[in-house]
Amino acid sequence: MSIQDNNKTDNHNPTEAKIIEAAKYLFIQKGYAETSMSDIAARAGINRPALHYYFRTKDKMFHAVIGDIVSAIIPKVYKLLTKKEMPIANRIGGMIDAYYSLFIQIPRLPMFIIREINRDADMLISTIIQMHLNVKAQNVINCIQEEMNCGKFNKVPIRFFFCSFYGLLVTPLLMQDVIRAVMLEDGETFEQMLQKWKPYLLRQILALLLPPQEFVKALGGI
Amino acid sequence: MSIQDNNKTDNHNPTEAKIIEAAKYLFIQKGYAETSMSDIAARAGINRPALHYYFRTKDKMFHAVIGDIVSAIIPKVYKLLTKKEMPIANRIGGMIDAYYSLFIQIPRLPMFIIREINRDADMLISTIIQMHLNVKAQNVINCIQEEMNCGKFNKVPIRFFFCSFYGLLVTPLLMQDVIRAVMLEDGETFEQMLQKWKPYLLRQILALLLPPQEFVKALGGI
DNA sequence: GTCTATAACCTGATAGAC
DNA sequence: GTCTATCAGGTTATAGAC
Repeated sequence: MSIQDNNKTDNHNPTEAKIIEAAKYLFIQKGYAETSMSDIAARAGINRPALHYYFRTKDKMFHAVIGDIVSAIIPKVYKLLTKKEMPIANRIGGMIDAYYSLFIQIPRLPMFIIREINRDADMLISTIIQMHLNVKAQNVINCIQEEMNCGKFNKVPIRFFFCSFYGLLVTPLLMQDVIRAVMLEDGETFEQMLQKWKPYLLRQILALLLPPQEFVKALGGI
Repeated sequence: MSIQDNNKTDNHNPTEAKIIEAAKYLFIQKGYAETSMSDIAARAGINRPALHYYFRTKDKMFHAVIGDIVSAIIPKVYKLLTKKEMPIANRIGGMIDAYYSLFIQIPRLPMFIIREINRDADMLISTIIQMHLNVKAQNVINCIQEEMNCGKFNKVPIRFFFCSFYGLLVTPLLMQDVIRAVMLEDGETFEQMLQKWKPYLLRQILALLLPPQEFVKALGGI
């Protein structure tokens, strides 16, 4: 697990770190509702009252965890998309790779985000605003919009770019249990299937962003 | 709600029908874990023990509900995709419309399916098999594969077609709370946004399925 | 068939000893 | 700081009266 240790929680205390780690794992795996404080305590190797000493309520604990998780995601895109000297197919390809490496470590992360958005979208949005991640997100948006204004991209509303990119990126992970059960070839692993998916994903994003002639040209490079 | 009344549950008893309806609504809205038997009883206008008379356990009740829901979905595609005289763009467009009309009635249906697949994929898969929906699904698959064999479509593995189609179709609904909060234009409704999304969705599916030249030709018709 | 009453359990949370 | 003991509240489920 250990999504990345760029977190701002006081890891000075080893018990606290153990708790956060256990909570992070269980919340992602089973969601807020189906994770009990007892589960977390058991996994962290302590007992319930000790949990409540560190994080007074279940809700406060969840907030401590969600910050860590969200902050691990947006920076991944940020660096890659803003490298303007690279051809677009390579840049988007790089973004996919960055997300893939995260998702292979934590396959249920997309599911977690979607589930908790559904449970309490305002909470997640306000967390993102508090962490000033919306500033970075705005930079990403500007970067794409610039390419649209100079005519290299179709003028696609940015929200539809997000729907496309994230939809195509995370759908195999949202359906992973079904895919693992009935859609893998003999001996194929889920990770191998994800790698085969990548060119199709890229193809469709380019079909959205590029004018027809440019799209056909770019197909050679995939 | 009333997803469609092609269900096989004994609706002879009006109380039982009321219960199913209430349970269907709440399970879809909040999911299995966060829906209590008391909630269902309250919404159906009876009390808890009466619930347990009709459906001995919460689990049995959920199974009764899931059958109704799943059976409302696959037939929608089935009829449309097999009309071979229609041009492909129109057929897929029709499928999108069919799903849209379902999702506008029940916007949290995709979320529900994804959430419960994650909770217990085997249960959902075995339900589908029990209902013989896999036979209809196989027909849909054959229909697509036929067009690939005769060279009208690219030879895209069928699982990737599903990832594309359902990913692009349901992502706006999975993100609906975020979209409603920060991605709508002034005065725009979520339904209007969905309609604007449709041509982009279609464009990307065609980019996947059609050879480059055919794709460029088809773009005129969108 | 539908209700009242109640069992048995698990949840999050707190008080207080060490 | 971390434990034991305990609380109040909500959960599914059942037994038995009507």
